[in-house]
Amino acid sequence: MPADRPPTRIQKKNRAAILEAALNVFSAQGFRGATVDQIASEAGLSKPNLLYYFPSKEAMHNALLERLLDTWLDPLRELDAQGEPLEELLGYVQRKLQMSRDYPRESRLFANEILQGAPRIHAALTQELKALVDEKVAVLQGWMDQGRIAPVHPYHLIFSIWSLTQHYADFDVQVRAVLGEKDPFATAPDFMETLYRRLLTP
Amino acid sequence: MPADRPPTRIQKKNRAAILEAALNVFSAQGFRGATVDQIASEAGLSKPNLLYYFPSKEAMHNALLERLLDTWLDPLRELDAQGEPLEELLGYVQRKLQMSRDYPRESRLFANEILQGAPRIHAALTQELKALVDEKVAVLQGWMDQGRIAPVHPYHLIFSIWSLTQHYADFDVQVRAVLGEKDPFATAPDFMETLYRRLLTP
DNA sequence: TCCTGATTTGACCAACTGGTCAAAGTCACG
DNA sequence: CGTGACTTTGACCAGTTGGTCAAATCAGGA
Repeated sequence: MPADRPPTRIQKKNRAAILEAALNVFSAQGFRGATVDQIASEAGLSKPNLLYYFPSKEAMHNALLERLLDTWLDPLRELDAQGEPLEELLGYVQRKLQMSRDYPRESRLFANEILQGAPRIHAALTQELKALVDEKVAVLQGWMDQGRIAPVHPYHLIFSIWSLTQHYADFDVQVRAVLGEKDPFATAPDFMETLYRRLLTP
Repeated sequence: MPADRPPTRIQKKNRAAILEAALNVFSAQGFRGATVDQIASEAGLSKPNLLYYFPSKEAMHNALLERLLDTWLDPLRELDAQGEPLEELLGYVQRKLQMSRDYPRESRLFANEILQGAPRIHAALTQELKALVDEKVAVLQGWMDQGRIAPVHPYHLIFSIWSLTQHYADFDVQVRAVLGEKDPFATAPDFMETLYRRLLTP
């Protein structure tokens, strides 16, 4: 484990390579299913070398989760209380859908963690996540009270956006099995737009 | 491994206990995360005793998945081409939501399997599942063509029902972290009804 | 070029895990 | 109540896995 002086060029490169490989393996196999050897070979390093950069398998996992949570909440943070309500919401939906398309591994890593009961990020869920959602729900409720979007249960509205969009990353295999050759992401944005427009237009 | 004559009283009891325990453990930890010892102690039996009834850990998992897929598709099978379109669809949504409430372990077992790329049930997805969905999509398309429900992409419509309803089982921890004390299932049915009524009313 | 700290690795270990097996115990029925 | 089939288990094994360590190698500034 290198000293705590500024990271060297090699440290930066290897740490990044390890996290990249770890993301591949953890998102595909889950925490217990992943082995340090797998991650090592995926990263092109030896196992002891990995453990020189991260003190344990769990440390790699934690590093990924930590980085993830922020990224994951960004699209919601961008929801602007000053904007046009319906457009803001539709924008949020599309941003979230894009994340499923562009970062499916991150989505699956997160899904794996939640499925197992979120042992490592439960605190973050009840604190940062809940706080952010509560804040944005207040905005939504305001819009509904003003009649600018149709009234619906605001928490379930947000859950619905999460589940619908993440479904295309997390259940990718199933979606593709049913759809055959067709690309889900070609038609999904349009469906989402229709759905939320009809649901929320006052 | 008992002979293939009709199962004895003890066999029935123990096999059921094992599958029940295995469902608990697999759904909470995933296949790789679960250990035979865990399942054994949960079932109140010794490990060699488990392996007397099932030849391997994988056999227990397979037995669960096999039983699951049928149950899982039942709500969709019940969708009746002769019924009143909107009511049929709303009924399907509510049945699926009830399954998430009443069988969260099964939902998580399924989610785990799909997340890992469905290694064990991929064939079933592209065959039975796809066939059933294709059939029901034809029914939906018919209703849309007749103007009896609003036109939307029928496959995405079905995906949306799956993801929305299963979300409450698979992401239970997250939902409860955000909602606090409140019971998600108290308000979810009403939200779903509103959503699909607005989406599908012509 | 030399030196010091950073990096890499082969060999190894202890714990865990899925699975085996022979022997012991139990059940049900003639 | 005896007997053959069914059930249970303690002891064990081999493969895997996370992690350690001392020794070897490398990078770059003086």
